[in-house]
Amino acid sequence: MPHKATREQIVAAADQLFYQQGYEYTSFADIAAAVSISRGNFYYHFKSKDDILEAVIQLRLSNTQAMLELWASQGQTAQERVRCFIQLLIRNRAKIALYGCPVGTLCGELAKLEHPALNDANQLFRLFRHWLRQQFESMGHRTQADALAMHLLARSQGIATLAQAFQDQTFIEQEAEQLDIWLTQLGTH
Amino acid sequence: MPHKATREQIVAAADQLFYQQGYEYTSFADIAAAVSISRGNFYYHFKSKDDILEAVIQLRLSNTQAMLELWASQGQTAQERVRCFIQLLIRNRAKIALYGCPVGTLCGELAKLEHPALNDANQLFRLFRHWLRQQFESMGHRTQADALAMHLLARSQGIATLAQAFQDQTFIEQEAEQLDIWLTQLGTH
DNA sequence: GTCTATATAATGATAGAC
DNA sequence: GTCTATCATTATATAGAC
Repeated sequence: MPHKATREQIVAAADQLFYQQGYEYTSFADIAAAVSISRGNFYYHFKSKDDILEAVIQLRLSNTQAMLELWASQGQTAQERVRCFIQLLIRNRAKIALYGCPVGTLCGELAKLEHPALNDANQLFRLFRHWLRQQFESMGHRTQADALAMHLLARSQGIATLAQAFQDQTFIEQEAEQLDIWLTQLGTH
Repeated sequence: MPHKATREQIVAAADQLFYQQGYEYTSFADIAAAVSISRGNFYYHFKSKDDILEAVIQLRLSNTQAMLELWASQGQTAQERVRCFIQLLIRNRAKIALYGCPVGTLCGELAKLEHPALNDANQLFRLFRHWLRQQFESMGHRTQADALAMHLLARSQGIATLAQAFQDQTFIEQEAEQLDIWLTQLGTH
C-alpha cells in the first residue's frame, strides 16, 4: 500500500477520536499519538483545531453522501432502501452502544459549545433527511414525506441515546424491529 | 451554621452550567463566577470536580423523584399520568432546543469520557423507566410494560436530539402530538 | 515536512493567611 | 468559610532548526 498522506491520516484519526471521546475532550496529543507525529507538525497541515473539525465534518459528509448513493442503487423499492437505513443501526450496534450516533452526538456537543461548526455538522442530518424524504415520497406519502423522514431520524437517535446510556446493544435490535414493522405498515397505506 | 447556602449554591450553579455547557467544558472558573466566590473556596465544600458532579446528579435524582411523585398524585388515570411526561417535553421545549435533554446529554457525555459517574447518571433514566413501566402496567400492558417505557423514553430522547441539532422547538410540538396519539391508541387495546 | 523547543493561557488542585 | 497566592499539568499554538 502506498503511503497515505499525513493530512488524511490526521483527519481519519481525528474522525475516530472525535467520535469515541468527543471533540472537546480530544486533544492534539491524542491525535498526534494515533498518527505518530509530533504536535508541532500539526500546524503545517491545519491552522487550528477547529480547522481539523471542519475537515472531519467534510469527510463525514462525503462518506455519508456516498453511502446514500449506494443505498439508492441497491434497493429495488423505496421501502427496501429505507430498510438500509434501519439496518445501519443494527450493523453498528456495538459502536453505538459505546459512543452513540456519530451525527447526533457531534451535533449535541457542538450545540452545547455554541460552536459555529454546528451548522456544518447538522448538514449530516440534512443529508439523511433529504434522502429519506425522497424515499417516502416514492412510497406515495407526498405531503408527509418530510415529517416521516424527521420522525424516523428522531426514532433512530433516541434508540442510539438509550443504547449508549444503558450500554445495551440488544435494545437497538428490539427497536429496529419495531421500526421495520412501522415501515411495513407505512407501505400498505 | 453560617453561610450553609454556599454549597447548595455551587451545586445549583453547576447543575445549570453542566446542562448548558456540558460537564467537561464547564470549568471551576465558570461556576465560581456564577456563585461569586473564589476558585480556592471550592475545595472547602468539595474535594474535586467529580465530587461536584456527584452532588449534581444526586440533586437531579432527588428533583426527578419528587416530580414523578407529583405526577403520580396529579393524574387520575395512568394515561393522564403518562401524559404529564409528554407534556414535560412541550413545557421545556425552549431549553431542549438549546441544550437537549438534561438526562440524555449528560449520560452521552459521561459515556464518551468513560466517566465512572455514568452509572449514577443513568439512574435518572431508570427512575423514569420504572415509573413509566408502572403506568403501562396500570393500563393493562403487563408483559410489554418495560418495553413500552423504554420505547417512550427513546422517542422523547430522539425528539430532543433533533430539536437541538436543528434548534427547532416546533418539532417538539409536532412529535409530542404524535406521542399523544400513540398513547391514546395504546389505551384502547 | 517534520522535528524540538517554547510561548501563553487555562485547567484542577493545594497551602496558608485571615 | 473565604480569601489570595501558588502549584503542577495540560491545552492550543508558534518559532525556528534540519
